[in-house]
Amino acid sequence: MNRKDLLLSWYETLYASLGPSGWWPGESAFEIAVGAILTQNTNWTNAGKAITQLRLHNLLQPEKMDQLSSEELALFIRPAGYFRVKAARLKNLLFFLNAECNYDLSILKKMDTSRLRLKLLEIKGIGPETADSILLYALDKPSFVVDAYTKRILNRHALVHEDIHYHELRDFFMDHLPEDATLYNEYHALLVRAGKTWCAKKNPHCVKCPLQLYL
DNA sequence: TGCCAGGCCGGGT
DNA sequence: ACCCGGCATGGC
Repeated sequence: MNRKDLLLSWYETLYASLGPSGWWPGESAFEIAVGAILTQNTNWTNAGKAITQLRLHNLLQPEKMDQLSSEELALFIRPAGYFRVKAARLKNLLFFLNAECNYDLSILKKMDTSRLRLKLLEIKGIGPETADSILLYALDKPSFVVDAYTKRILNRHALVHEDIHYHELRDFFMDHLPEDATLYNEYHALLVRAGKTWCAKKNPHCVKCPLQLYL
């Protein structure tokens, strides 16, 4: 089987096994971008607690949040961990949003995807995964998100080398899948859920994994 | 109890 | 270019 067909059949298999993920539904683009930073190297339960605190204090609007100092903001997001660095990263994002679109994220949706991606990567604290998460989940743009689970699953199935770089793995998906934000959205979510279910670090054999080996 | 979670940055080699 | 320590909370 070629890579195109394999990636599509994997998608079908994961979807049949796990069902729809429904990631980040019914939320504002800004809230999703904030979540993308808060969940860096952090489980979503903790990031979600920080989001709840922000919502309780009406801070999930960029104009409001930007009125706080980094130190003040940090107090609201403690459950997310790394709260001081993440507060600084949120302020960096807000500085960008103010300068780029006057806090109006709908303007970002009209921008060219690859050009916007480069601008996001210039923000200190936003690396490739966070940038792609914002593009895909907040702005509905077809930018595939790669993460630790993605790499681990493909490596354990002998599809890629263990030390493959982020952009190589991203290209691997984007070169072999149709350019479709809805597909990328669900595919990444399924890979993360599959990783939690069958491909934990301490579970090297993936015994019950429904994906087939590609040798 | 120690290990891990949907990373990223900065400094050293 | 690669490697490593730092950043921090909460759940199991």
